[in-house]
Amino acid sequence: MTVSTPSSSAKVRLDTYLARQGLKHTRQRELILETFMGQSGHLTSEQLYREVEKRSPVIGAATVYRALKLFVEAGIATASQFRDGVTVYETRRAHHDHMLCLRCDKVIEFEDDEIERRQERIAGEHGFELVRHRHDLYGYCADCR
Amino acid sequence: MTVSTPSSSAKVRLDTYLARQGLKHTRQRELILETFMGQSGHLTSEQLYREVEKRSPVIGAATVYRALKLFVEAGIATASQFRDGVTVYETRRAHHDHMLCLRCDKVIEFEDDEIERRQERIAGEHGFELVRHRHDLYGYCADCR
DNA sequence: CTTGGTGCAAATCGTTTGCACCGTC
DNA sequence: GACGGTGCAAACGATTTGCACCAAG
Repeated sequence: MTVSTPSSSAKVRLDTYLARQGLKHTRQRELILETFMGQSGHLTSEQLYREVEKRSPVIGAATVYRALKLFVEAGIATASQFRDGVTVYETRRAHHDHMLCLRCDKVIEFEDDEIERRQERIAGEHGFELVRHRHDLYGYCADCR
Repeated sequence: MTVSTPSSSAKVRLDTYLARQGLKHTRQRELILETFMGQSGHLTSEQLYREVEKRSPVIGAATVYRALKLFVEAGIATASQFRDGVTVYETRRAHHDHMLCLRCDKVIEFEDDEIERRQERIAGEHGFELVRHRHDLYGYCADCR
């Protein structure tokens, strides 16, 4: 899915996706997207809902949940589940992986080209077409160990 | 936590852990552990519950959930959340990572020493003490692409 | 004016918890 | 005996869904 047009902004990308799929552009989706892009870093569905609520109290939680799923389909966001049943979303702009402190829940981001490359290679060796991945390291951060 | 005694079997390891923590050895825990070790590969809490139920219908789901958490603490099992709110457990014997097919949900295991090594190094560079990790590749398997 | 979107509340679903009773240590 | 474990059912919390109404194409 999702043909990536590197230079297109999230908004354009969403519009394109909506148009292609015969879906509709709505105020809610635009507002939710704006709010989402505004919040840097990782974001829980519910955190985003609270932010959106501030700007427009009429928007319901279900709409935010639905929008977030849509963003993932449109390739604007990625979803991952860190802890028990909480889905964390983040913008797809720069890919990075995470180190999570088991004690203070701090999140440190990292990226490593060599790992990325090896992933591709391993996938290829198994005839697997790699779409996305998650790579989380759990342990204790410098402050907590 | 959990001092690893490589040669000890899961049962011994559990007993040791229970003894150290002043917890009790019960029939249920033993049966659940046996069933768990019997099932190779990945296992949902609920799948395990169903298996256990076959052998001993009186055991409740809560007991299985509680046992599984205990196994993780004891270092016998590892937990990860693949899809929405479903926790998947697996025996800790051999570490490996996963490729998950987005279409047929197939799980292919892989391991790569170089990636393991780089992880350690990256963690170290950030003063992070690595305890465990998860590395999942999502995409389409050879049969589904 | 047709079809998808929204808001609300009710429904799900996996998992957790409170409690009375039972089994280890 | 004392204290942890178990089973059951009720409680939970994040997410989903049914439905009547609204709005974009």
